[in-house]
Amino acid sequence: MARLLPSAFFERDTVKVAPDLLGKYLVRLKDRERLIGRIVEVEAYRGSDDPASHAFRGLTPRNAAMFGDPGHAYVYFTYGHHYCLNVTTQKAGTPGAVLLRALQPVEGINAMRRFRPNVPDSELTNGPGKLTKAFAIDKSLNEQDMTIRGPLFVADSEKGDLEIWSSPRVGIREGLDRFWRFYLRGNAYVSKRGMRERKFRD
DNA sequence: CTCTCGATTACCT
DNA sequence: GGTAATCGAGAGC
Repeated sequence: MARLLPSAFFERDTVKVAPDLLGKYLVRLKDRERLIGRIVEVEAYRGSDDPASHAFRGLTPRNAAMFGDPGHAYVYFTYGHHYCLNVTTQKAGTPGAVLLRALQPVEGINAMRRFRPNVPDSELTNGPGKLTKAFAIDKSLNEQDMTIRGPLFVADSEKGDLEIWSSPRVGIREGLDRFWRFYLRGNAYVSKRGMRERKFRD
């Protein structure tokens, strides 16, 4: 299998890491099954300069992972229903995380169907709360090191030309002037097409 | 302790 | 298009 992304990949500016994660692979090992999804949509969240970030007002028990080592999982529960998965960025002490908003199923789709019964394949992983359900990710994986071959990690991809677009982040009220959502435009698993989208790079 | 509201989703009209 | 579901983190007193 492809090599892991090292800690140094994540120990950079969150807004740089986020688009670089597009096309990479999220790998989940659970009960002898392997689930793999290609990352097609992400958002960057920083710290005291980012009013939309959980870390904006400093360290709390919930957001502690954002202040920890880079390349670890930050999993939180929201709306009384859903878990969201982030990968942490920046060196310990500097908060940052990239929210994984959508994946393209690559391997283990039967397991994903089992974890998310009665939904069409096109909707298994096209949203942050959907992909955690399809990949059996909950708070027990919070702070998991995703740079080692454990239950949850990120694998590199071959270099390829990706058409990356950006837009304001989804579901927030502040920070809408920042184009910190990044996605592979045209990919069928992107959660929604952004209004005000801009081409980011090829 | 109490209150508000959310980095969402599914289902309704 | 609209909104109920459902819980806990975080803020304020």
